[in-house]
Amino acid sequence: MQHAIHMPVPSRAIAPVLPAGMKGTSSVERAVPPEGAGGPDLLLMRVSAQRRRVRRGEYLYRGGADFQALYVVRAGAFKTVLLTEDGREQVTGFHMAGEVLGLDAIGSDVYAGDAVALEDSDVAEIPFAALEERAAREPALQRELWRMLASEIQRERTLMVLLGSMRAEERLAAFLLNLSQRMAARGFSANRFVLRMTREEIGSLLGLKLETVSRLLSRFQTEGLIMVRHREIEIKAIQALRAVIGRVELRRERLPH
Amino acid sequence: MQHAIHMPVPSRAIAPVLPAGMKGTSSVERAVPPEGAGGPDLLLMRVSAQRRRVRRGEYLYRGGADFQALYVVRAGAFKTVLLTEDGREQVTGFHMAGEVLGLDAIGSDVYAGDAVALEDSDVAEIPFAALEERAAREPALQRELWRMLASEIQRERTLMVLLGSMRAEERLAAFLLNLSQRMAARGFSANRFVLRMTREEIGSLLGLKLETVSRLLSRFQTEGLIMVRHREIEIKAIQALRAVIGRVELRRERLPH
DNA sequence: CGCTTTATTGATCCTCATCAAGGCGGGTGG
DNA sequence: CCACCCGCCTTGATGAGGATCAATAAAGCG
Repeated sequence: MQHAIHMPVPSRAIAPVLPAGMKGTSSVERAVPPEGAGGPDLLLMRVSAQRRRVRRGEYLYRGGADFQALYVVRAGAFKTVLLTEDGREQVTGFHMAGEVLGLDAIGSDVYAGDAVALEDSDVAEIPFAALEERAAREPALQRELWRMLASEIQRERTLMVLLGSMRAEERLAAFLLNLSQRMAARGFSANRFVLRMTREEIGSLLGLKLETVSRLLSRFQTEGLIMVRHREIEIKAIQALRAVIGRVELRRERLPH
Repeated sequence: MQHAIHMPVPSRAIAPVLPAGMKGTSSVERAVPPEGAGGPDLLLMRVSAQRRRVRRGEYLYRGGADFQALYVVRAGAFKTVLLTEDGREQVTGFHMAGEVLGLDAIGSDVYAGDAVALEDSDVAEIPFAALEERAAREPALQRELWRMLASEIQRERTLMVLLGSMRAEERLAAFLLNLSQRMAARGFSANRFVLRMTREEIGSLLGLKLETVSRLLSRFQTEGLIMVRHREIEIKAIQALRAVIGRVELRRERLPH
């Protein structure tokens, strides 16, 4: 195969559009991941990347639009949303500073869904044509791209199992732990962080209603697992939180028996 | 990117293993898709393919095993199962005659989960190394491979939305309609077919318990949507079955108060 | 044929959705 | 600057949709 994703045909630009009922705010003063924090950005950034600002509520890209670029979130946060024919919509992920967006176009020539900024954000736009060209000459970049693709698919599968086999409290615990782990991977605190999304958006990701999310957060707090005030979360007892779930990670290797 | 999936390193063969409590049977007399029926097999088959028989309950491949080959189901049926750390297991799909197996290794060098024969089956094994080599010279094959990959990802996403936003009756209706459509695409009847899997396996795919699946099938029958006798299904009112999906949203506008 | 697996159906329980009523906070306009 | 408004969150009450438990029936398999 020549390319892992698709040969992008440069055509129309994707204009950010404000969805009805949402207004952008002004200041962008989000924390930026510390230097040297892990992540794919280092390799990716070596390809010419253009900076782009997306304000709260604006689309970074829309489902069905030509796949032209990957994006590294430099500051802020996004959600990706899948749209169905019958008007159903489902959040498929949240993407924080340091993470990559656009991989949902894998295997297609268009983005699978919308990417919407949860707050005023800042991304590096990496034209895929250039990336692909460069990757052809640099095995390390090639491998990195491939690794990212794999983990995106892995992420979706984990979500599938979560939705298919976990109870509400397990889902939320898994969500919090996942967020914590990702924050840590980006150099932020694993124990204290701010939710960038609403309860409803969390619910959409987890297949729950917003009231259920709210109630469970309250319950986790009274049980001493977390502290929650509005969108600020502090994890107080990570082991207990883990114990809420019967682990969710997908098994990579199997025991011979 | 050089290959869309991974450079397979020919190493250990994947031995079929009988899971505890299941025993293989003998006869293979499944229907074979009629000549000329749609499907990727035609292109794929041009690569040297070896025939392999897998008996009911046996593994075609196991999760974590080296990705070495794709498989086209020639006769019979399979389920693919994802396994988690804590022993949770979830069916991720059913695969009938004419369909391709092994694509779950996308983005990785190992299969994501187990592929288990639901009945005595027959597959064409297509070593990926050879396939990849040939695809490099044949753009048509290249495109076909890519298309298959894309639809596999699409399939998983659809399942995600189903699990995240549909109610039990909608899930089952969607499942039956999907099966019907796939049977038709393979040249079988869209209205009458045989379920190759248990109620429990259907439930696992849909995030439901087996009793719920059974009850809903019974209800669909009394409502005249289908006829069901054991594993034989006849769809009696496909439009009504389609209408089951999304019934909830309509209900919303019903009661002004 | 006997045994095991699978399916149906009923009764009951419980999780989570739904409906409803404030409360908090941030942003905005007077 | 204050009052108001609107989006977001919390919390309660209620009930429905599925899960669970249980008993039986029917098939499939050896």
